[in-house]
Amino acid sequence: MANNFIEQIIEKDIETGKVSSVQTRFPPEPNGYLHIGHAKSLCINFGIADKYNGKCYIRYDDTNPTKEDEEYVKAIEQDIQWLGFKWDGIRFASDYFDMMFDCAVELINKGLAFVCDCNAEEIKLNRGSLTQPGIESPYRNRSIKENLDLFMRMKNGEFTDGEKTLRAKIDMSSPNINMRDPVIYRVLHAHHHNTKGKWCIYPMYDFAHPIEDAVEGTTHSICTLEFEDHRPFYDWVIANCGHSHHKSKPQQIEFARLNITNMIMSKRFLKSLVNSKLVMGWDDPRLPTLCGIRRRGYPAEAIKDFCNRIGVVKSNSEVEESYLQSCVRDNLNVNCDRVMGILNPLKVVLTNLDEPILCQVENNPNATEVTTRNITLSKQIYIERSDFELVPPPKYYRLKPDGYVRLKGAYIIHCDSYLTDDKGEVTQVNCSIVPNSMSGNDNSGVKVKGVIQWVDSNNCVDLKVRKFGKLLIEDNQDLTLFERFNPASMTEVHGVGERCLRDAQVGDRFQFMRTGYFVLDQDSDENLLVFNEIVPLKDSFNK
RNA sequence: AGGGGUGUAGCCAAGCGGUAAGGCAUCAGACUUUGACUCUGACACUCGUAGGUUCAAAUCCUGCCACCCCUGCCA
Repeated sequence: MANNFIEQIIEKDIETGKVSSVQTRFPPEPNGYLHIGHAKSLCINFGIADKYNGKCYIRYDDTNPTKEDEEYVKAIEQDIQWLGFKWDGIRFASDYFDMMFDCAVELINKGLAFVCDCNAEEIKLNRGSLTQPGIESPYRNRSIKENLDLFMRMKNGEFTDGEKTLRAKIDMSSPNINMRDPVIYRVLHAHHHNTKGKWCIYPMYDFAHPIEDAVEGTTHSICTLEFEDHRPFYDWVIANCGHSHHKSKPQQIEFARLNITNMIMSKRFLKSLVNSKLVMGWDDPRLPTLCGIRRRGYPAEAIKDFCNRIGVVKSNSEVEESYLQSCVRDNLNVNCDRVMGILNPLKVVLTNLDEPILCQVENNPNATEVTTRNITLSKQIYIERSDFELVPPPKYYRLKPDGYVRLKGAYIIHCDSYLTDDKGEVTQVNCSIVPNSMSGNDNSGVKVKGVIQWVDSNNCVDLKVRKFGKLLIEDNQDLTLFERFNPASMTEVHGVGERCLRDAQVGDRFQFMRTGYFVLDQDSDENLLVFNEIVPLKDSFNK
């Protein structure tokens, strides 16, 4: 059963025998890091290959050497691997440069391409406008022989960058500007990450892409909406050259790219943040890059779940961030062990507890197999500062003067007194344990509504916890994205956690009970564990 | 009269001539030793809009409106 309009097209193509097997490709330009928008494309392309027993290649669209780099090639593969997609092969557009050159020669020989001496400005001028047709290049009617000679000399490095181009000869009065004799090859004396110094002319995307698809056997070439206007030229290239190399007659299908509120996918913007050191790198947990999201602690499975749940359509939309977070929580809820962590500690002294005792708590009540661990409770513990209020709001179930609360997995305690500093800030709460109220063995007769987390001060580890807010400041809409960067988008607090956290590995995720989900960051060392907040728990009280 | 797309709830989205799925968010309530999770209920008499065709229209036709994309030797 088809899940979306692309799958409907594919199923029809299979049914009618238009294709016998399905092949897709994921075609990034290696000029930056992948972000969550790419995850959607990855899910569509690899998802289709998987569903219809077809193939999916990674293909780097590396036709512009001035922007591309090996660094990105490696990073892209890592990210795809992290998401768990298995590719059937890796290709580079640059692997086909020889063949593309032949295709261009073929077009010249058919009278369908010509070498143009116009510079960029002249081409732009003669292209016409949205409402006015363009003017034909004065070089449009050169002889095939002259074109062949000139193109060869372009290849041989006889011209400087921009001096000449090869253009398709189509229709300067087409209402579709992409058909107004588009440039298909340009002179570019640049080092290429793959072909090194071999070429000084490079094909344009619009010319290269359909050839790549056809020679690889791609049946369905899936891209984003802004390429809809390019489709006629895509079809033109496939119809007019390279037939002896074609393995398929691919069709281009466009879908709407992913937008998420408060997430900026713009490569230029991300690059500027990284280069300016305003963020920690491409993998900063605030960024929508896949490596950033990974460091933030979002599970790969949750990302894929999200992509599958938002659907694939042709209408532009913006998904609320809460949808993504909901997918992340769904995953973490069943997969994360619970642990107690205190982000803003308040000292509590249990006046009637002299010897430490052992408490047993569940690691994850929602796991398929529930396991437990032992933790100690001794005279001095920490609780969350917000779990004690001198003047509690209505329906406050937590600790208050002369009030009761249960320590998770341990005793009910009663607040007997508290100490404050000169500013009236509470510095210590003195409590007594209610006898016979131990968790699971309570015959004290005391009923409490509130249960709070706690950490034994004699058996804990120090934590540095990062929380993340909006990357951009909301007002000042007239400023550039870069200028709107919110320096408060990352905040740090120092807290304490259960000692077992000492055994965690970088990337391990936990639920800090009643607080949120957290992941151990690579910046941790023996003395200090650094955690990133993945997503907070929902809170129907403090909302 | 430039061309190409798209309009279904606060957000995403099914629907393909037979009388508006589902999810997120929100709001109630139940359960709860996480104010989490889970569960239950509420949430579009109407599909951008105005006409038309039809026994029957979100689905077909026509006009209008709104939004997005296109004038790189970027992808």
